[in-house]
Amino acid sequence: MAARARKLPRSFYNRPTLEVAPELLGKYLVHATAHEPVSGRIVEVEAYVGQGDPACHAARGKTDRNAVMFGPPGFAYVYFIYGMYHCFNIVTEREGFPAAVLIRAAEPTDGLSLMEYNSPGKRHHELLSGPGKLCRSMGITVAHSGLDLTGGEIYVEDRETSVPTIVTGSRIGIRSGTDLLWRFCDADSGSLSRPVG
DNA sequence: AACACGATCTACT
DNA sequence: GTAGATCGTGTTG
Repeated sequence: MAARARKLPRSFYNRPTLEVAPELLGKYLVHATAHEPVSGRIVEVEAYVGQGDPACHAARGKTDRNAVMFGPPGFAYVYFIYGMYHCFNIVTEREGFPAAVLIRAAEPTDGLSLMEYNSPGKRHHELLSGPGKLCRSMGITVAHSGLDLTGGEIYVEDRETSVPTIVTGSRIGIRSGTDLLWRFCDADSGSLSRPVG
């Protein structure tokens, strides 16, 4: 990785989720796997903010599944969905306030061969263009839930590239809270999970 | 113990 | 555009 790359510290995540989410666009999600590092430039995220947000997994209180969202910021919240997919989130805000940013899409940067192995037949721009595909290609599972993202296995890097043009929209795949424009996308990316509506 | 459903994706019409 | 895959979790009985 480049010398100017900087791993995001816990203080980055210990802020309001609606500030953290758009700032994650253009940063690089890295998974240092046992084989080779895989990474992608984040181009689409969604914010899930506390018990007042009806679409947040923590809206109805703490359970075994969502407990990590109630913990300190800068940890991974990964859940299993639809019987076959995983979704990767980063916990934000102070301990006790349940919030997270769902990483929905990224552009592949490092470890292309491993990601192609994990997702056979996918075009490059489709390897990470959705939360389920992103986890599958990058090798992220519920085994990583609770992982400290200031450590060396999974983390986010600022490589000081140009700041993306950001567009917002309604969050995908939810039934309530659709009035909130808490989906943030890089307007110029060809790797979004869906066009911005 | 049984059930309904989900922050998705693919294949097929 | 829409149906089907597939199973852990939370809720209900």
